[in-house]
Amino acid sequence: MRNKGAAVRQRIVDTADQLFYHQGYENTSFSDIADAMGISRGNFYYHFKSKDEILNAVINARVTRFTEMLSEWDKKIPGPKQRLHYYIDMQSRNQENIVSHGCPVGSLCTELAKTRHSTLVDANQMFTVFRDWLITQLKLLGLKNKAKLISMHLLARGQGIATVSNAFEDKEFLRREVKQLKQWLDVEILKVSH
Amino acid sequence: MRNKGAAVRQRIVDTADQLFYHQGYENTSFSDIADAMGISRGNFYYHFKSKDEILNAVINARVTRFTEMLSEWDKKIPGPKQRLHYYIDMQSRNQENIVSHGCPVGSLCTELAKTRHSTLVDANQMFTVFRDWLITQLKLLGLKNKAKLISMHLLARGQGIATVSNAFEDKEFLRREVKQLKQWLDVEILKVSH
DNA sequence: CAATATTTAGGACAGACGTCCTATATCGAT
DNA sequence: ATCGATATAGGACGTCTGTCCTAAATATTG
Repeated sequence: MRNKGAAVRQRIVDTADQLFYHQGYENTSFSDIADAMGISRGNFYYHFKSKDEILNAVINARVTRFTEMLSEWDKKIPGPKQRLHYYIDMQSRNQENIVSHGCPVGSLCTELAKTRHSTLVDANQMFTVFRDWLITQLKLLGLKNKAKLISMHLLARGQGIATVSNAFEDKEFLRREVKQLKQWLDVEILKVSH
Repeated sequence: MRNKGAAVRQRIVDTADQLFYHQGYENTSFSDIADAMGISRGNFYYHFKSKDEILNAVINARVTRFTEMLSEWDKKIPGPKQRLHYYIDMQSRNQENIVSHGCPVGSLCTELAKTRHSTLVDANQMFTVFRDWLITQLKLLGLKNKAKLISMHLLARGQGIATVSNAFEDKEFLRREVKQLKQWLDVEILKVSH
């Protein structure tokens, strides 16, 4: 019966993941998760000892998911420049969600910085996954010294786009900024070949 | 006795303002505010009918404060370019707070987008105050058509810097990005004079 | 000083929360 | 079919929340 338990555990994490994104961590109760799943509230503590443990599981699940996603990109997208463009375009592809709920990574870190400062270190690993992958792509393009700086810059630009387009519920702003950011990156890439 | 009541009301708003910034809105209770002020919890409802009303008062207080601050800048700083630099440098001046608690405007909007979607429209007026002021400064520099786009871009860049430097608790990143943003703006300004 | 209006303190209230407990149900293996 | 292990349901618990009420204190006015 181990399979059943693991499957339910996974469903809890998936449901919590989505609810944390849509409503925030503190504002999501066990009842919310239980109702969304159709299981009993009290039964949670068979799978998780505390709400903190669910948060940790959600963060780990996201880190795993992002890592696998980037690994897929490495396979299906031929060059580092195209991969970086595909990364920046992620915001366009998810524009509906971002305009409605912000960036799942950034908004969670922002919340935890206020309410659960001790778990912020775990949460920003979600950022680190993307940053390390960006550094790899940038180094492949010959941006040896600037790779780290540019990777952090790209994270920040993405966060700015998400926060403002979310606050103003402005999809057009998001698309405009995504386009501009890709152009900026192309210029940075061009600089290195001279 | 009207004065006494208004003074206490102001103290409530000021205390709530700071606590909402440090802990978030939902995570700040009446008890938190009361304890910080040394007044009775039940007494709040003489000054405010609900917690939502306090939130509204805090947002309005911030809008007023920002408006007055920008008006001061107009007086004491000679040219629009220097004013824009001073705006961008605001993040450096407040780096301790931003690294610890994020941007007061952006983090509140991010929270309300998840929990109080109806009040987001009020909250993003805090952004609008800065945006309109930025447009004015940019137009003074002759950036007629691009003024609105650049103002939004500056807001987003600021939000990105705040979110990432907060998530990583990284003051150096903040300073680096602030410097870079000022350089970018100078280039944009230069473009127009040719 | 007396009378009135304003302000405060403190607790009551119902509901929601995270946590925990226990009886029951469901499964795999014998 | 029986048994031990695994999983579930449902409710009890203490605490905290926003809200509301009322008696007391304080200030203002006549």
